[in-house]
Amino acid sequence: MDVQVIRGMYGINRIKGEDYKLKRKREKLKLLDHNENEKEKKENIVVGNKIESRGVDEKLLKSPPKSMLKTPPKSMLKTPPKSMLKTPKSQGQQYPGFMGSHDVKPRPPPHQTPQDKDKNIRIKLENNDLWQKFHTLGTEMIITKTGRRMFPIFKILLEGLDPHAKYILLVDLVPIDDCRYKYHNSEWVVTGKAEPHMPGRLYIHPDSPASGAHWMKQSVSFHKMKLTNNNLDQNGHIILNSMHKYQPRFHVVQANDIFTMRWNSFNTYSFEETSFIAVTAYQNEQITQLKIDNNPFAKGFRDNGMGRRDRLPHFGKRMIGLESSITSDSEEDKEGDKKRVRASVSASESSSASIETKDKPHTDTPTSTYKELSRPISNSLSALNRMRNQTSRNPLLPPSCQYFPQSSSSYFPSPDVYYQHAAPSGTSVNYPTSSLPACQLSGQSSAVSSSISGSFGLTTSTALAHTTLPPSHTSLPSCNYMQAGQAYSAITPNVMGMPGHFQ
Amino acid sequence: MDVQVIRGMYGINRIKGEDYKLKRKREKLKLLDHNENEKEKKENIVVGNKIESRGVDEKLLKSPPKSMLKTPPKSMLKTPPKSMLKTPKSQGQQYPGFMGSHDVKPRPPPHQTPQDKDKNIRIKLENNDLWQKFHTLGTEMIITKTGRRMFPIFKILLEGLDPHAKYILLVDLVPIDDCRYKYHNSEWVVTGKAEPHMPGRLYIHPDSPASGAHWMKQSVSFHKMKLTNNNLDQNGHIILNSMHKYQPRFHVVQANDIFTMRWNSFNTYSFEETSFIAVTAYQNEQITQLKIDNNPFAKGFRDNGMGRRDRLPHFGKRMIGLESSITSDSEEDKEGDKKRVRASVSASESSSASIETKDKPHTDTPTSTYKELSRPISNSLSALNRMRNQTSRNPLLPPSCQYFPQSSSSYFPSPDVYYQHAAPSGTSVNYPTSSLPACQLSGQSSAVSSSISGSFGLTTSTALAHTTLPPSHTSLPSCNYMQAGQAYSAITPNVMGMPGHFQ
DNA sequence: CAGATTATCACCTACGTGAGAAGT
DNA sequence: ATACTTCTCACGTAGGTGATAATC
Repeated sequence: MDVQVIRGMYGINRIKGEDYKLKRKREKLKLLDHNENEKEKKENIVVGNKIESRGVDEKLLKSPPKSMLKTPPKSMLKTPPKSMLKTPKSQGQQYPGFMGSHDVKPRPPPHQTPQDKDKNIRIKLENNDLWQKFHTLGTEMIITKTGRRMFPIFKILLEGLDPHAKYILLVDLVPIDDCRYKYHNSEWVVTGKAEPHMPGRLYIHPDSPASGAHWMKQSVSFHKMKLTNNNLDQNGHIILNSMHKYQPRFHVVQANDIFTMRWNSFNTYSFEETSFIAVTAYQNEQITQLKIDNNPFAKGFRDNGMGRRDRLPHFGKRMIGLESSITSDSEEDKEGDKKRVRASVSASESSSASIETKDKPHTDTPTSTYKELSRPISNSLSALNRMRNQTSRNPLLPPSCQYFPQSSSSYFPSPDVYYQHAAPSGTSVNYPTSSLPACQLSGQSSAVSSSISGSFGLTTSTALAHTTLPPSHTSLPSCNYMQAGQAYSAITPNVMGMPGHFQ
Repeated sequence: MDVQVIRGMYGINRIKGEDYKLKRKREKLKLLDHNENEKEKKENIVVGNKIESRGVDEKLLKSPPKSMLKTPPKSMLKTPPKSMLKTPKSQGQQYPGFMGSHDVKPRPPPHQTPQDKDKNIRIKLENNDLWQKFHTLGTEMIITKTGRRMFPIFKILLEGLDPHAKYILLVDLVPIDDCRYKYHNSEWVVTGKAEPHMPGRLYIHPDSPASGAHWMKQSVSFHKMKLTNNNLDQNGHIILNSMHKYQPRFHVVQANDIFTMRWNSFNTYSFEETSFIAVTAYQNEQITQLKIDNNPFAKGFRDNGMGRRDRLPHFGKRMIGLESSITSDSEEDKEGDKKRVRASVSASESSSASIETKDKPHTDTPTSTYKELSRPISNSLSALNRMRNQTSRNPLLPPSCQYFPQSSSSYFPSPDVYYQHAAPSGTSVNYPTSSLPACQLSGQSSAVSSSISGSFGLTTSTALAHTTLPPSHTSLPSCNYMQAGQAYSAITPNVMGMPGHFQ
């Protein structure tokens, strides 16, 4: 029946503009009041290798995938947020006592294993409520040849670092399974075995290395990271395959610079709600709408309430000559169409600042603009092995890929450490590095130098506050602490960022 | 007679818009063909403590000040550039063999003194031809409460660094004399003694510390530095007094980080043509026009040839209620006024890249856009004493200030080192630090950490090429090598950039 | 044909710039 | 009235965003 209504999204070329727009508009009305429920926040806190998930309904996290994706979008979007919240909390700050408070006593992590690299580190996904919204629908991330940023932005709150020690913070993306997907009849289905994963580049936060005090001062934002589908990318962006699922991982390494960084001292974490499918065009319209509603750069696509006529139609200029007049003549259409809103746009929010790079907005939903600079570090590194992930990790995407268990041995040649909070680093966990492509460092564009933040030896006011936490539930991790063990091998410079490669 | 035509510039409030515009337009026609003479470049190269000035007419540098500022602008602008050029050179690159060439043998600097901190360092002001144009007219720099960038941009080419050592690069601004000026009858005249100079902040290049290879890879741009007249500035901008003259100084310090930076190992240079008067509004219209013609951000004020009507008049919204309708109604004025030029704007130039911060254009005249990131470093440092400058240093601004010699003792408590290429660092050069305000570190906005560029140990292709140079002329220095001696005292952190000071 | 990718566009954010009006 | 200083604005640059049409 409605199987034919929108066959994937590629009906675009046939189901033309207006129909599609109306459809999205209808759905948007439903989405809107959902988006208003912004203030109730879940909190997922990690202490050492422990995972603390607060306010998330356990059942929801474990079971919903298939059913949620199959149910018509509208019916399901109205309920989950409220019901998911066990602890309303209603604190002004997401994580009270986390940033800048002095008076909360440290509490020893409830579960320590000798393998922990740094058991005192506690992290939190800053904007996890927004991530959760996307995750519920099945997050998609656009990848382009020139590189596209992620949205929502990957932002981490850190605690428990040594304020005076220096750390390097990085993110990489690992395949979730070994399947290729397609979006069929409004759901993601497996279509085959995955393409080979390109050498997994690392995105090193531009401030790295910086002191623990620096990293804990405010959340650490990775908004400048870009994803590309260009296997030959020379800009240091992270290379992904379209229609494949990925999981961002966050690494904390205490090191004074890249060369002294020891791969076996990685503290690695991941958040389920940040998993996504890489796409070259959005498939799920609800995802599109969620992006439009929350990404400030996409404001131009929001219906601002009323009276505002839609944005001009435009015509790709690829038509080879005839009728190109439409493009060049369409200028007079824009009369007083500008500056309609202006005032009400970017005010009101000035709470959580984030460590990174002045420049661009990098705001998720309600996030303040703040000031900071960043530096380039596209550079050489290497030979990092990916770790194996268990199947069906993302509870909200169907674990329908059958390829992983059988065929993944060459990609995931080692015992699972995923969902395992501390892998015995000195024991049997072993990641042969020979057959794996070297991991390249991913930095922005053309920089050559690494960036090292001086620690200044300042005792900042951000004094390692620890709040008391509920006992951990290893069964419902939103954040996973992963131990790299010997997964990462020698450091070998690669050609990325060498002089002359970029201009 | 024409004394009254434009009394300074503050006739603006009386000699209203149109008259002023017409006047500027007339002058612009004269200025235009002057601006076309872009390709003939002078070269000022510094080797160790030696200054090499090529292609600059000696007389012109020594004498012109008063007379040039008094002559009507038009008559003088057409001649100087051509006549100043002794060595047309006409090389594609400003400094052949400087960037990225391997085959030029190092030549020992012709004059070495034991006091040299690093006699191998050679620097060059990249865009000195543009600076010279401004300097000829008497450069003005706008300062505002929120901070304003400099234009032209201070850009330095470096040579002779140890590729593997780390260096910190900084800029500060020192008062040229102890006078306050005003612009009267189209010339700058002294009106009194200078205001006290605020604690002289340092602008540390965001890439600092970085390897010598990094700094030599391309020119080092300080375009992000901002000037302010707000004595209470909390953003780390450099604080200046309006209507006072300043001289930028460039410092190279070999150090792994800010704390190991030794103040007595500064290699300090300055270029006469970069001196300027700080103003809150432009006084000399020729300066205004030169800025408009060369600063890409001011393109909106250029006459693009023909047919284009002037930009809309606008009305400051400070009027307290009545008639504010003009502002909000003026939207329909803008019809098809957009995207007139579009294509011809930013193409064509892709020669000299510059080390700094992707983000914004930071192009002077013909400079390529390039890619690089930067990082924030507003931070603490301090207790740096300014060095004394000789009077009447800027040959193109009248040395009419009488205050300097008598009253400057507290500001310039030490023997001159300016115009002196190497001060005897271990000898009698002594800069008492007690009575002087601490020098604060100037960084962009809110950052807390210092930034350290890893050296990577890479031997880059920028292999310290030295070209053969004519013998130095200490009598006509465009660049001055300054030895700090013991001018810089202990490093004491200040409050700038401490957590909580900025949000 | 259907699926997937790409180039181009209008429209944003962010911010640098001098003009002009208003404040001091 | 004069000599500045400050605020707001139109108009640039640079670049992120999804829509769309064309292409692969």
